Amino acid sequence: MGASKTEIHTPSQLQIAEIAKVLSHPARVAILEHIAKQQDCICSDLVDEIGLSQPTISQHLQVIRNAGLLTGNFEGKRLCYCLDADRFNEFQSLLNQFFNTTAAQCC
Amino acid sequence: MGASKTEIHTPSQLQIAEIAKVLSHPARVAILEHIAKQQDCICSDLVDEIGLSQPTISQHLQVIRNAGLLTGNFEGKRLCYCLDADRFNEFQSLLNQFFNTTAAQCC
DNA sequence: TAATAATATTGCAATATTACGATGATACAT
DNA sequence: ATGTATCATCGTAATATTGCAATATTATTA
Repeated sequence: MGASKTEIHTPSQLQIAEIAKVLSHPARVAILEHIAKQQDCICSDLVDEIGLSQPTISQHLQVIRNAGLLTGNFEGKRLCYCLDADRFNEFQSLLNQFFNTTAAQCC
Repeated sequence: MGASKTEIHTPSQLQIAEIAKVLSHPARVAILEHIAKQQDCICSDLVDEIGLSQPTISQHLQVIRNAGLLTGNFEGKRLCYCLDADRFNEFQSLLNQFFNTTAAQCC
C-alpha cells in the first residue's frame, strides 16, 4: 500500500521513527550542520552551500521545522534560522534511550 | 526526481542518513527491540508480535540486515536472528558524534 | 507606491518505500 | 519420497519522497 501502519506500534516506536526520519536524508543532515555553525544562516546561503535548488532546500527546512528543531529569529531583512538546542538535545537523548535499553536486553 | 542527490554530500552526512533511515520506520524499531530481547527470535515470532505480514517483516529484516545489524545463527530448523551488538553500538556512537559536534557549534 | 530580495508554495515528474498475495527455496520430520 | 514449517523472493498496487520550474508571498528599500 505504501503507507505505514502506524496504529500497530507503540508511541515510543513511532517517536524514534519520526526523529530518525528527519536525519534520514543527507541534505537535512547538511542543513542541520550548517545552521548550527552559522550565526546568520538563511535559505540562500544554504542554496549556495548545498547543491540543491531553493524550493528543495525550503522543503527540507520545513521537515526540520515541523520536527521542532528550528527557532526563527527575524533580524533585519533576512531570516535567521537557529537550531533549537533543547529540542536537538531531546532528540539525542531519546535516541540514546532507545539504543541503551535495546542493547541492554540483547542476547 | 525522487532520487536523492548523493554526490553533493560528504561521506559523513551520507553515513548519518543511512543509519537514520534504518530507524526511520516504526516496524524496524519494533523489530530491533524484539530481536534484542529474545533468545530465540525468528521471523514468524515477529509476524505474531508485530502486526505485519511475513513478507513485509522479511523485507524490513533485509533493510536491517543490509545495515549490518544482524548476526544470523542457524539453530535447528529455525533461524535465530541476533542483534550485532558491535554494529549497534557503532550506530549509537556515530549518531552521538553527529549530535555532539553539531550542537557544539550552535550559535 | 514600485522595485527588489528572500523565502514559501504549487504543480508536476521521477523514484523510493511500504505492504501483501503468490510462489520458491530450504530444512526437518514422518 | 512426501509433507510441513520457516523464511526469502517476485510481482504488483498504493502511497511517500525527492527535486525543480514557475509562481506567490513577504519584507525591505528606493
